[in-house]
Amino acid sequence: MTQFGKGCHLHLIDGSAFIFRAFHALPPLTRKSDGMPVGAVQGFCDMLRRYLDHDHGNDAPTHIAVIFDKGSHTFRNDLYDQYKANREEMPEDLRPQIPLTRRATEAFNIACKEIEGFEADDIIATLSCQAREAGGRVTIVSSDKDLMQLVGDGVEMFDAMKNRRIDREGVEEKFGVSPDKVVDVQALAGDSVDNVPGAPGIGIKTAALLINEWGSLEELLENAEQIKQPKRRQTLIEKREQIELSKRLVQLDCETPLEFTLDDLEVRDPDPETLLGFLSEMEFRSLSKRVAETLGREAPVIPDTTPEGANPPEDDAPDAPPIDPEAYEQVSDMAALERWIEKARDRGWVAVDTETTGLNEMACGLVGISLCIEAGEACYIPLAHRAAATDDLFGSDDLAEGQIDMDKALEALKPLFEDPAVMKIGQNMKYDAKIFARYGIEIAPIDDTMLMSYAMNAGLHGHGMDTLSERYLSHTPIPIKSLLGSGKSQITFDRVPVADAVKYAAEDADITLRLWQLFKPQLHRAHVTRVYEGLERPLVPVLAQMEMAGIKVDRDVLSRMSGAFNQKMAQLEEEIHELAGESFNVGSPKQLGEILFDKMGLEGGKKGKTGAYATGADVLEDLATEHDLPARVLDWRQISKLKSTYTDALQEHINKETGRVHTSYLIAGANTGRLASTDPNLQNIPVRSEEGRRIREAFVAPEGKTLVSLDYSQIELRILAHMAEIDALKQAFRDGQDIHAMTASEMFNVPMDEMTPEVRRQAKAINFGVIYGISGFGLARNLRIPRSEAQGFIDRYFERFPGIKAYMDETTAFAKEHKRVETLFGRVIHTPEIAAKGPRAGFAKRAAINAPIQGTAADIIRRAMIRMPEAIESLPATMLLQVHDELLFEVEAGAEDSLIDAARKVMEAAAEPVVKLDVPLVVDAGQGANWAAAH
DNA sequence: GCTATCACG
DNA sequence: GACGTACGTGATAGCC
Repeated sequence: MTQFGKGCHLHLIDGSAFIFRAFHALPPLTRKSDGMPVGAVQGFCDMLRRYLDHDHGNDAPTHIAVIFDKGSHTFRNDLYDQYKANREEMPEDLRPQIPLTRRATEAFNIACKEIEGFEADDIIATLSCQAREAGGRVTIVSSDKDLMQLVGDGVEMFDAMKNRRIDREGVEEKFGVSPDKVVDVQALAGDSVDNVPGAPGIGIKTAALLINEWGSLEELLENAEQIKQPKRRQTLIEKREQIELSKRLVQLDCETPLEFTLDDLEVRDPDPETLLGFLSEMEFRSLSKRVAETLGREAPVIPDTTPEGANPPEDDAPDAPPIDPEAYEQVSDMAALERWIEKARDRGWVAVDTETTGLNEMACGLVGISLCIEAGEACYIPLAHRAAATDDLFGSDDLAEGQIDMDKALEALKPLFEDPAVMKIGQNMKYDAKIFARYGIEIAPIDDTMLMSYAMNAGLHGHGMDTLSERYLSHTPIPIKSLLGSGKSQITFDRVPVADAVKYAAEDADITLRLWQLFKPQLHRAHVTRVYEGLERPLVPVLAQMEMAGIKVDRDVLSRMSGAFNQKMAQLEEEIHELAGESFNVGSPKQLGEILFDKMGLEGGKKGKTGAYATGADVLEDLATEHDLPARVLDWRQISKLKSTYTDALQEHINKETGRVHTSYLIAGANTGRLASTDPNLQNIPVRSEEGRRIREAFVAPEGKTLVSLDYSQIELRILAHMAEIDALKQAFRDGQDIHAMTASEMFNVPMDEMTPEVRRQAKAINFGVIYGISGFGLARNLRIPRSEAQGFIDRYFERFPGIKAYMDETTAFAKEHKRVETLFGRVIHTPEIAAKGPRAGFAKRAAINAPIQGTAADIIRRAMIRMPEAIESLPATMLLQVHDELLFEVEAGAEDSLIDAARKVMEAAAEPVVKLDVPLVVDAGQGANWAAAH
């Protein structure tokens, strides 16, 4: 044992910097056997190995340690609550890897040090000071400029990336002052990364100039009055306090209380068994081979070897026992629950599923929770099952035996569900997250097998658990109907006998875990990791919040409208019956068809495949020019629709407790990446007709608040202009021109100032037609013109904008070759039907043309929504609804303009930085007491 | 449970 | 030469 002193050389590795560099520099990697993300761990180990093997010459370490941060709150947060406040959240795939890097360090037999509530930098500073005082030398392995103040008197830094030592000269090069003056410069210049304010308008260059002129920050501030430049003088005088605070923030603490000494850090050889054991547990094949070579050992055999670089097999299913519902455990006491929680913590992940009394997360009760950690080993924790009925039909209100008290169970589970180091895996996690939120648990981090499937398989099949289980695990889960029954005699889950519930519920968690282990490594290979992690998963908490917020709906407004509609319908019905000469059900297309075409003998009756006459709006509109009856039916239908679907149904959806309507968004509902809204659908509230639009008056802001709506202007056409690279369109958007008028002008050679509304209308129809995969027939029907004329328009359009034709051809060719198309953000939409013959081919082709455009627009608003909570954090505003290209907010009166500024900024910049669009994104805003006024 | 119809982007 | 079409959704009513 060597006493640390002269001749000793301490190397201090900045562990966090190593991890982040490893995480960001390397592609995501998951452990093959179970899907655990381990890319950063591998990178970390490799960097450690390379550092130890590196020939350090005269600078070889006699003592070494890896220093980590611990805890997010330090004394600097007490000095300044905004310190490091702009730090991005740690990526969710990185969190579970942090404890593994600690284990890796220990496996290399290197001292691994951290102290709760202290930054690694302060520990490094303290150790450096101690080592220097003892007469030894120090190498700090980091390129972090915050550590540069420590350089000098035997302390140097080493940039492992550039393989370069940083000494006094290196620091002076960077800061323009000697190391002991670095904090003074930093105090003035501030640091945007750590959110240190500094002096506004003064950067490193100016700061160095000032410090060198006055000798120190204190001298400078004392003599600030004498500064010649007025702006600079004013800043230094006015911001003095802020500058002094900044100095305290950047000054490292050499007095950190340590529970170890320098002697504890002496270099030790690794124990080959431990190190190789760890590496093979992580399944790092090439790394363990390399390390084994250095150690002169046999490389450990890692089962299920896939040669690196070779194509992995199609089937990734880890060897797992068959699914056996009899094998699941019922958790009936706290001791058993604690065991499961402990196991989940050890493992770093757990599949979770909740059972409830209904499907409405806002109004149902929690009945039980199932967990699964290893395939085949799952449990169910019954919490609110009712005791079996003894005599009556309605069952008992008493709780069944053998259940843990719900509050106690949730109290025990909360730390696990909120533990950043434990991944919570679910199928449709938004549902479970909303349930837990009602019980005060913010579940995170999460993975969602439904969303993984959606990212990889959109267009191929659905993403419900039953579909996925049958498709990927060849297993049909126990149908919920077998427990609940169906129809009138259907019971709620709390009435299901606990023993049956265990099998069903635990099986769901088991299946979810197995799907996760299968999907996780596939994401990267399918090149959709970024889509999943950036566009699907982060939307879960955002949508959960929006759905829970709901929107206030005025029942009286709806009720009055329903009454008025009722009267109007009765009146129309009477007129229709009179015109028909008999009484019939106006709402029955079959009966209506017979009246119109058989009894009245009108022309143009066409029977569809079911043998019934078509009576759609387009048919009736044609007939309406000659007869009153079809015109009245059209009126009747419009009102009937508004009443049944909106003014009546919406009232049923007003939540008793909140007085608001809470929709539910399907993240994986639409193939293109769009959301879908259900129960109720708030994405199709009428707006186009005057009468329909009045329904929006029932969507209101509460007293003292305002509804604010922001919507993207022409987003799909802008995306088309960018993707198809149409210069004329791009320029028109940049110039803020009327795009439909401009199209008309180009096509029909009409000068812009002579444009008629009719010509513009036709050009608009063509522009939209292009987005949908235009056809002569479709355009003809839409514009009600002969097909030949429509085809003429299209021909002229393609002649004028050959790029559009080229884009459409290229997209179809791509789809044919790859059986998929992609958005600008890498979202994949599969198009298996593209190879079909017959009419289906036409459908598939148009869908393939539309999907990248619609999907890119969907990606953009998703990005905006994901960034929105942080952007409006400081405002008294809530995001309530999304309607494809519109976001609706509720905001306290007075803050409307601040909200519009903040939200517009996020929306207009939502494509960046991944995609730089050639056209600007423009967002229009409106506000008012109700949705009609805000739109 | 399927089909027709119609509300939205 | 015929096929039969605008893209993406969800809710409701009628009907079998």
